[in-house]
Amino acid sequence: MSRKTLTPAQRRSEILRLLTARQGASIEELCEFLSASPATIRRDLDLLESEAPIQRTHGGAMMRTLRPADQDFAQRESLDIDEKRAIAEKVVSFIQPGSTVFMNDGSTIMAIAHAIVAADLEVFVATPAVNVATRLSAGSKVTSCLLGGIVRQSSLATAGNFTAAMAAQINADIAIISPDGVHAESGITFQSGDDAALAQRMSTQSADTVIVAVASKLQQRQRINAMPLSKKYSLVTGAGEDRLVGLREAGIRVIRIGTSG
Amino acid sequence: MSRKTLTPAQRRSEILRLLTARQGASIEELCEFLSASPATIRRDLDLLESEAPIQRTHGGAMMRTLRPADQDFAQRESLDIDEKRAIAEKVVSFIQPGSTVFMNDGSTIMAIAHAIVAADLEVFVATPAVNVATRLSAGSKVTSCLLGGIVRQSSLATAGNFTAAMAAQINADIAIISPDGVHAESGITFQSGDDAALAQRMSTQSADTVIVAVASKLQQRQRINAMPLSKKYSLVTGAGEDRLVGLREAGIRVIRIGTSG
DNA sequence: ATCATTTTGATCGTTTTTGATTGCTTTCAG
DNA sequence: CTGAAAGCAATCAAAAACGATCAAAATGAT
Repeated sequence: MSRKTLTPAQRRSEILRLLTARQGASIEELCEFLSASPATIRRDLDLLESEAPIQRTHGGAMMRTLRPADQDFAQRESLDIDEKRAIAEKVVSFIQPGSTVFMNDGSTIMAIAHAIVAADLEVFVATPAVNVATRLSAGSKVTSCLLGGIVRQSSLATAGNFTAAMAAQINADIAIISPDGVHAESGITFQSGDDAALAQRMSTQSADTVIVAVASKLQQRQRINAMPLSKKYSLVTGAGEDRLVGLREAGIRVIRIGTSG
Repeated sequence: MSRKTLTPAQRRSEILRLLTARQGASIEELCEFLSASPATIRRDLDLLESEAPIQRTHGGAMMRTLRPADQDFAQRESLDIDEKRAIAEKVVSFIQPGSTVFMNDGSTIMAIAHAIVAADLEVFVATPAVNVATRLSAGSKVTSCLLGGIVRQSSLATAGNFTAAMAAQINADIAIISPDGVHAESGITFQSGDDAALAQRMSTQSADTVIVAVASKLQQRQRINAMPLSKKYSLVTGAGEDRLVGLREAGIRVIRIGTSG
């Protein structure tokens, strides 16, 4: 693909495409992908910043968030970004084209949304996360179904009875769930009862359930238990073995992925 | 394939075909493919630029594709901005604190969302518009309820059976509806059947119904009829009397607001 | 075949683009 | 708080692309 030498305009267009697909990228990544020098990429980004909705950052650039309200949200997104991306790529490989997918919300789920768009998968996705749903519906083959309900400003997702009731009407092939904590004794846990109930419902109405969690979520026990650790679930994480003690034994199938590029 | 010599016209046509197929190409590539010299290709591109949707760039040419999504959306938001603001302020004065409000989607509705936040109203708002729901939930007293459903990327709103079913569960004090067209004979009309059905539902499940429309929507008849013009509805618009002919007579209560400060 | 016209490819001076170099600033770990 | 490391802007020379010009080649009409 990136064999030939592109014209400057094509390169800039490609940068824009990459930034949109992944919400952001480092200069290093762009250099490698477009086989250009950092100086050139920097010049391109400077130029694009003035005529496209992107924002230069240290070491790269990201899509300009429409509203300043999303500021700290974007910050959270960049935490453990490499691990989340690695998890996302793995999870996407589990998704069959044409299937129906449940996803809850969170920055790891958002990373999966980006990966789905990048992979150009044709799927039906139901989610309570506003940002995930809009991301998926923007110029992709995904049919994105937003579960209705009360919008919580903290997470940009819906919650409550409406959300659960609507989820109850949908049957899926796979549920992808990012919990707040994974604990050897308590299993999959959440901070909010609504989130826990929704996760439970999504899981029972899907043929398969995949739990995704960055290392820092493991061995954490939050307020509400949603599901026990069971052989029916797969846990995809980038954590090292030291953070996994007791989890396998408690019954869950663990899929570790390497975070180093 | 590798014809000996093409006529100039054939060559230009071929260039256009290549550019369309690949979205853009470098002069070097075109030279090789069409076995012509750079000078010739350049002349061709110069000529084509004036009579085809292509754009010359350094080193080649690209298809001239107007950015589809974000540009025209942002553009629409700033269209008739003064009238929309004036309408919004008027409409907000109708909303009782503590009441339940239905709103559909559109840039006029978005203006109303801004006004509600500015007025610091404490209300419950149900809407299919993602941007409206998130705007309302961000740091305000509003409880914002997003109607679930399939996300349409064009309007950033949900639509379909899920949306209607969820709206059917909610009873409101006031429905604020921005239609695609208001016509003396056909009444309130929409481009999409889903939108029309939702508007209908919102209206019947509310004690009051307010139609908002900028001047350019008046006297327009779109594909689908939603509701007739009735005394039960109020139309808030900034249009002059010339655009209102026949509407009052058809039965709707018209509230004109001045657009000048 | 001859002449006028168009098209083409080459040349050359100018402009744009590019990647390396050089100090300066930001970031982050200790 | 300090120092190393990474990122950055500025500068510069080489390379690539450009536009203009012109003569050769192709085309078409007489």
